[in-house]
Amino acid sequence: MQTEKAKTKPADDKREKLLEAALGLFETRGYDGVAVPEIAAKAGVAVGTVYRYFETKDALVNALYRSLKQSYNTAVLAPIEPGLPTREIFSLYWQRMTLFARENPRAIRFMDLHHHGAYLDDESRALSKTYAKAAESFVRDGRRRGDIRDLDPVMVVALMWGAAAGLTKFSASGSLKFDAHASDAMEDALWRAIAND
Amino acid sequence: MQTEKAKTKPADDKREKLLEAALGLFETRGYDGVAVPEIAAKAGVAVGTVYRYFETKDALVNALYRSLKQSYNTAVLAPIEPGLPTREIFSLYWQRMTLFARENPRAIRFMDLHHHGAYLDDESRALSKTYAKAAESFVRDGRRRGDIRDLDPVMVVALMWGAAAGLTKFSASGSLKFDAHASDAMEDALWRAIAND
DNA sequence: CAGAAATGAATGAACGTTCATTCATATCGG
DNA sequence: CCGATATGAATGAACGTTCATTCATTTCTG
Repeated sequence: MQTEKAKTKPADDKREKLLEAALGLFETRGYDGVAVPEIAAKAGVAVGTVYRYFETKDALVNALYRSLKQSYNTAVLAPIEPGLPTREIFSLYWQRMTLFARENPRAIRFMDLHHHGAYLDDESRALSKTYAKAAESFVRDGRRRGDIRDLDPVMVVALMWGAAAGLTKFSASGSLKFDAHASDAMEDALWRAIAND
Repeated sequence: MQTEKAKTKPADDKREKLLEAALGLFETRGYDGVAVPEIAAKAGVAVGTVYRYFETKDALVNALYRSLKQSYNTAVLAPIEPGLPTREIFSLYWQRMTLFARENPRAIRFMDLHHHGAYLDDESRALSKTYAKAAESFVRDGRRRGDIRDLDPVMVVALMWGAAAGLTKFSASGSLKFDAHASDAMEDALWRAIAND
């Protein structure tokens, strides 16, 4: 039904334009700080059109959250060649995280700001669980092999997400350049933080 | 005029009750997610009373932000005995941060959520600057002495605040116990992340 | 020209803010 | 001491505005 052919099918895809506009607004001001008519204006459509594509404002944020979290999960949790050493698996995960963060800083800020919103539905929340589970199993495996120190997996997730989100936010405020070099320097620091020896 | 004698002077200090109620509400739902009448209700006063103590809703958040950030700065940036080795200065700062975070988790979440709010005035923002300056000078000194690796001070701040805020948030969601042991484990990890050798 | 898509004025609920009114307490005159 | 008077903290109904949402109408499209 959706995205069947690429031939100017849905005119100019207002749904996509609405999600894009919503991201640009929600990312800095949050769900309650943005009015629906403003989203419509930024997307270049009338207010009523918003409700042709989304049942409610809640449905719109959830669709946006799901879309971004889905992309993020797909990018970061892509299959990893079996048998790789822990250090290289770590590097791969971190590279994927920061590549995504540098290409989609607004997505990172939006997710960081809305992770705990009461308007998120069960399906949106489920995507966060998927990510947490994957992260925890990486830490558990690394510990089993003796490569990672005796740390609570949740602490490692807190450290890594905090670092990536922090770099993204400080980069947005201009006090830091979040380039490949910064990413590598942080990878080095983070690995020292969690590695044995 | 205020706090002259301890004799039931300001009745039950409604200003304090309003700030306390506002913290409990803003901390999870953010500035735009909370209505003034709701704050009044939680504080046990009438709506109009809010405006006897604060000119606007904006003034209320700013007063709250200033009060919390002030407490935080005072606790963390207290004078440090001169001549202490970098490792011990680091430990002291981290201990102060996590002690404050564990005693005032709502303050941490509130600050983390409102740091970049457009409603914050210059005086509120100035308090963030004070903190950033202190953190940067610690990193610079440590680097000069050769104890800290060649890292952007902003990256160290991102790492440390991210870790403390992350622990606070995951602790609130029940997936982690933010006790003295967790704090010590994280201190160890963070020091490995930034230390030379 | 028929059906789908898009529009934006209209709607009622909820928002931040105001202010006429109340009333417990303080001050005073005798 | 006591009744009269003055005070200002506290109240909550009411105000204008803005919000999310609806829907009668117009504009596209095949």
